[in-house]
Parts: sequence; C-alpha cells; structure tokens
Amino acid sequence: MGKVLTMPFEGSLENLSATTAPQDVSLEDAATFDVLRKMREDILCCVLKPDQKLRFGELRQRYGTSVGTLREALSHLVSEGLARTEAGRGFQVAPISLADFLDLSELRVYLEIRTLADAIRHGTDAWEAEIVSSYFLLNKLAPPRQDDPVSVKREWGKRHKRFHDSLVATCRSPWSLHFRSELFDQARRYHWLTMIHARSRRRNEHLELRDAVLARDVDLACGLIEKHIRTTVQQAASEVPGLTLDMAKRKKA
Amino acid sequence: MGKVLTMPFEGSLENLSATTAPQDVSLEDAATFDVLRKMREDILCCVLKPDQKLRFGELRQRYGTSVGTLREALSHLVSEGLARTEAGRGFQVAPISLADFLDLSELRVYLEIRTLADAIRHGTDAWEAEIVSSYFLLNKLAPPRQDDPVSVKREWGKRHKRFHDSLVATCRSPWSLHFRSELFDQARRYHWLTMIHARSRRRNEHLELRDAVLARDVDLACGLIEKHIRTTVQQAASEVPGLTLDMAKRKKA
DNA sequence: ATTTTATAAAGTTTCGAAAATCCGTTTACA
DNA sequence: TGTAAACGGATTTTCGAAACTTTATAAAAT
Repeated sequence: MGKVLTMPFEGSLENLSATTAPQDVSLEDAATFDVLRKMREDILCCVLKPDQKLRFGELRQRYGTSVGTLREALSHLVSEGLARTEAGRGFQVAPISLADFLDLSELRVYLEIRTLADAIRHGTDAWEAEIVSSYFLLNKLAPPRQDDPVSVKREWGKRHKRFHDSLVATCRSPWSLHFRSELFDQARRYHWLTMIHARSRRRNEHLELRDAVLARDVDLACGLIEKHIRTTVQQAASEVPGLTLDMAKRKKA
Repeated sequence: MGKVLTMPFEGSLENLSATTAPQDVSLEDAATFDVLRKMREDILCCVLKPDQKLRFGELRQRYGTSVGTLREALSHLVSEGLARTEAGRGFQVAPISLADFLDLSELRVYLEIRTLADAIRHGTDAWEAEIVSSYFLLNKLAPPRQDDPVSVKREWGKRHKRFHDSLVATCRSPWSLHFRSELFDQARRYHWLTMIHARSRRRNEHLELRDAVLARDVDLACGLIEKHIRTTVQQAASEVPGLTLDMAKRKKA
C-alpha cells in the first residue's frame, strides 16, 4: 500500500504536448459524436443495461439517426470496452461482474496515483483554481442516494468526474491520462449501481483529497486516492445485490 | 529500476475470465475487420506514413471497400491512437515523436512487468509450449536490418509480436493485457522505423527472456523486459533520423 | 499589392435501401 | 422418435448516391 514511487516523466526532453495518444472524443461536434456521447452516457447510467442486446431498429428510433452512424458509434464503444460484438450477430452492452470491477480498479489505483503524482509536481495556478472550482460545485450537491431522482444522480456524476479530472489535469503523460480516463469511465458504471443501492454514507473523502492535493502533498494525496478507490469497490461488493457471484445475470437476456 | 513489486490479482475471488475488458478485434471475421486489420498493419509499418492525410477516394481503391466501412475502421483506429480526426476535415495518420515514444514506453515498462509477473505465476504447460514454439519461429529469422526486403521485416514483426504475446498469455488481468497490447502495437510503429535505419546489432535478448520466463524467475524476467524496452527506445532515439527534435516533420505533409 | 467576396472543385458525412447472414420453425427422411 | 435439411422472417452488414462542409481558385474591391 505504502510508498508512492511514481517515476516522473523527466525522460521526455520537452513538455510540448503535441503527442499521439488517442483522442478523447469530446472535442468533436459532428452528429456521430453526439450519438456516441449519448449512448456512452446511457450505458454508464445503465439505461442500456449490461448484456442488453442492441438492435439497430430500436436504437435508430431512440437516437434518431441512421444505421451507418449508429454502427460507427457502436464500433467506438466496443473499443472502449462498453459494448461487445460478434460478427454477424450484432452488438450488446458489455457485461459487468465483480471480477471485472476488481481488475479494473487495481489498474486504476496505479494510474490514478501515477497521474496524480505527476500532476501535483507540475501544477499551476490555473490548475489549482479549477480544482477549487470543481470541488465547490461537487460539494454543493450531496452525494445522491437510492431515492434521489435520476437527474440529480446524473448531475452529481458529471461533477464528480469533473473534479477527479481536474486533479490530474496537469499530468504530462498523455498515455497515462488516456488510460486513466477510460478506466474512470468504466468504474462509473459500477458507481452508478452503487448509488442505486447505496445504504452506507461515506465521510467527505473528496475534501481531504482536495486539500492534500492543494498542499502538494504527493504521498498523502496518492494514499487518499488509493483508499478512495478501494473503499468504493468494497462498498459496491457489499451493497450491490447481483454483484457477488458474477454471472448470475445471464438469464436476464 | 530494481524491485518488481507487481501486486498479484489475488483480490479477484475467482479466475473465471468472463470479463468486460475491450475486445481485441481479431476474433472477428467480417469484412470491416479485414479492412481494419490491413489498415492497422499499414500504419504500423509506415506504408501509411505519420501525419499522412487519409482521403476516402484513395483508401476506397486501396482496400476495395465502401465509404461507410472505411469510416467504421478509421473510427476504430482513432480510438486506438493510430489515427486522428477533426470533424469536417477527415482523418489522418497519427503523428509520431520522440516524446510520445518515451511516454508510451514508460507506461509499457509497467504494464509488461505487471502482466509478465502474473503470467509467470500462473503459467501452465500449454503456456510454456507456446513460448518455446513462438521463440523457435522468431529465432529462425535473423532480426532484419535496413537492406532486408519488406516481406521479411513484416514476417519478423509478426513473429516478434507472437513471442511477446505468448509470454504474458496466462496473465489473469484482462484490462492489463488489453492496455499492454495497445501500447505494444504503438511501439511497433517506432520499431519499424528503427528497423529501417538499424545500424547497431543487439545481442539475443529474447533468448535470455525466454529462459528466465521458463525458469519462472519473476524478478529476472521482469528486469530483462524492462531493459529490453528501454534499450529499444535508446536505439530508436539515436538511430532514427527525424526522431530527435520531434516536430520537424510537419513540412512533409 | 492586399484583402474581400463569389464561385467551383474536392472531400466528408449522413442516409436508407439492397445483399448477406443468422435464427427459429417446419418439413422430410431414416 | 430423433436427426437433418430447408424454408421464412428478422437482423445485420455493406454499399453508393445525395446533402453538406471545407478548401482552392478567381474576380472584384479596397
């Protein structure tokens, strides 16, 4: 658990960030990306449920677009790990399982620590300002529980993501940031399920995290984020019903 | 450099690998994936050069397929980081730079170590057999140099990948394997450039690696793979011409 | 000479129909 | 009764043409 040990990226001679890491497809404004964004959000928030078959007919209605456009978006979701496909038999929402959540969380611990440590070391005033700002917004909303309306849960999820993104924003490793981001989104699916069934209330870990980061205390901050992730897994494992024996949901179709 | 420290995935209660990690899109046999595979290979081998504009007209001829299919494949390449796109102005091959190679290699070191350590701990007879077999095939071909024909370079690249894949095949973390695989492919682009300009000859690092792995010596094997990756970066940095001042190739168009 | 505006060419994005494929059911045969 | 082949409906996959955007070219205006 202990030491942080992230090696800084001082190998890279220059910080010019004209890199090759995959594009985080949000800068785009074309119609395809609208659909992609919407579908991703719907999968993350389990509007489209795990294992659900994704038929073109229905999707076409739901998102008001053509087959080709849908196909492109779906193809994208597959490579993000949010959908699966088998040649000839269409697409379906990626399954979930405790084993998967554990696996991705372990990797997340490393990537969050790695990016956070580097971000703190290269933080700027603007970075601090955005952290303060995004924390403020997050804190304004109480962490949602099972009986809160969906819109509140969604908004909280958005602010939660923004806060965590702000923490690592000045990390200079595009690849680390990219993978961190993918895993964060994956985790959001499980977070959503946890919110749905949330019984226990957690203390304000985000505030501690914010302060440690602003104090530039790398070890403390990284320790906190690690605990934060692990606690989240624990909570999900103990409070989300169908998430223990893994594949007991195949019958759901 | 030292310690290996990869934490095993003993958190995951069961090893059933019915997971959610993104599909490695090679099991597919549809036409779209043929095109995707071919295009990926062409980018990796710099047939399609970094920064090159990818016009639909030309691609359509080259791969004998329709716009829609191409678009789907390109979209996939974007999320793998092998291409870029800007709404309204099409696609282009992802740029390369030394900074990028350094960045991805640092992350690769971690992921290769993580996956290799776990793979060794859970290796089976079949795993050992495949390592022996793939090493044999790799060793039959001498590492290609600048004057070797392209077909030889390609074949060697294929066998090289197969060997490295075989080493980590029994790793039980699908997400780690997935990201490792993406980064390995990224690195292949730079390896190709190195082969083109290779001056120095390296000793047989793959043999050492194979033996360390088969001897189940985790620390040694991980140390070797780390050195292997770092050496490759060094070689590329010193022997590939345009790969020092990063963006001196914007003029190439 | 430089900027601005208009026009044409090139290229990209979207769409829905046609071809191919899969899946469940019925029919034929041993 | 059980197995295999064959049909029909549903769904996916592929395609190229139409609509739209950007880029290049040329003429007009400052």
